[in-house]
Amino acid sequence: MRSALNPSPRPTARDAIIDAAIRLWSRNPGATFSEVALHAGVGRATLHRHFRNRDDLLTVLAEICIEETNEAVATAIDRSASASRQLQRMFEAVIPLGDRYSFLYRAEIGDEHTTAEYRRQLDRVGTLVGELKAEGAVAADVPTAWVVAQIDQLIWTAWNEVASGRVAAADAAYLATRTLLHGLGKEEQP
Amino acid sequence: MRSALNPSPRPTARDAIIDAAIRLWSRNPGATFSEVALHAGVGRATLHRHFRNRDDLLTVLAEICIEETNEAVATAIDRSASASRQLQRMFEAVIPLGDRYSFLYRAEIGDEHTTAEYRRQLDRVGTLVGELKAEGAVAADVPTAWVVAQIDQLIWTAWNEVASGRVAAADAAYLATRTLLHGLGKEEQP
DNA sequence: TGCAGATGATACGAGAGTGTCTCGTACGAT
DNA sequence: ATCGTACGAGACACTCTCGTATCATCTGCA
Repeated sequence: MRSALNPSPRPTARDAIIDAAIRLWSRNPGATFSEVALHAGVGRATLHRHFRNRDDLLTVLAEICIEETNEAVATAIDRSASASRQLQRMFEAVIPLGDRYSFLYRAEIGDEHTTAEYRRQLDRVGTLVGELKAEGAVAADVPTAWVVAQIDQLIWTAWNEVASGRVAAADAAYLATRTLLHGLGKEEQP
Repeated sequence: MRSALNPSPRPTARDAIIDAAIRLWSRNPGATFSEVALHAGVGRATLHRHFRNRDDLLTVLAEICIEETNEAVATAIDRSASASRQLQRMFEAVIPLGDRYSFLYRAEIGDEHTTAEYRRQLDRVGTLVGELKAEGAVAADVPTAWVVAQIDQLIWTAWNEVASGRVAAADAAYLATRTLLHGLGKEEQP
């Protein structure tokens, strides 16, 4: 369970808590602090030693999520590719993360820094949308806010459909891209 | 506050409660039973006289929502029109209801009858998707579940974008229909 | 006038969740 | 061996919410 060598300052309990919280809250967003401690194999007091509040823990999880998402996107994106290609790669990278972070979608994060970071993510998506428009992949007359909202929704919807088994995982990113760029109308030869 | 003539069996308190609950929970889904009573201008005891539980009240609201949605759709839909035209009219009818019932989207309704009714609504959407496919407005190779999920999401996303002022109310239904059927790619002459 | 039903105000107890504190223990470094 | 740190376990008080019970009041109606 534990790696012997760990360069980071505090290795064990904190990580176990974070892991348990993600697992547990993914299934039951209302789960108690005590339950989190239980699933982490940790005393409730210890949990409070690491995270003052439920909000505190939630905020840390949100930050981890944002960071992990940023990394996934950065790895997947190839700046030399077309914007629409980048879009699909972004979907491919991010949709699977829904499994871990779906509960954050409904959580209300009060922390300023976190919401600011989230806003920056959306801004970056907005930039991508701008490139899509410049490239002619997205019509210029559609409000950018609408496109961004669609991309955001598509990520969660795609993950949700995959998670419930109604859509194959391999198809999800393609369907999302297609839905956004071409809609679901009858395909003319692409 | 109270209208003198009221044909329905129980006119005043119950309606005030329902109204207050919708208003309040739309803004704050975690609002307390006491707060609902307060905003309804009603004693907390009275609230309990009309609705045993929070769940009880929530279930009633969900049923009202479903009923209201069904009515709106039934009024808007014109069976002689094309399926894609019906789709847009459905969007037009349902998106504004988001204002009142957005909180239900995140609520967990346990009641069997209500969830069954909700499922029937989704089934009806599924039927519409079938017609869209038959009509050639939607490609046959796209999973119906995916299309239904998209329609469901589009309703909430559209309402949300309108509510936050990022998209004009008049454009919402059009954008939703266009997004679903044609995507947001550059328009070929329609 | 007098009755019945609905209501408001209030109090009460139960239960859940939370935050804090203490105590004894295990482990590693010095 | 000793010290410091992190830990588990448990106790405790506090708050919040809920569901119920009680009682006085108000209203409409006979």
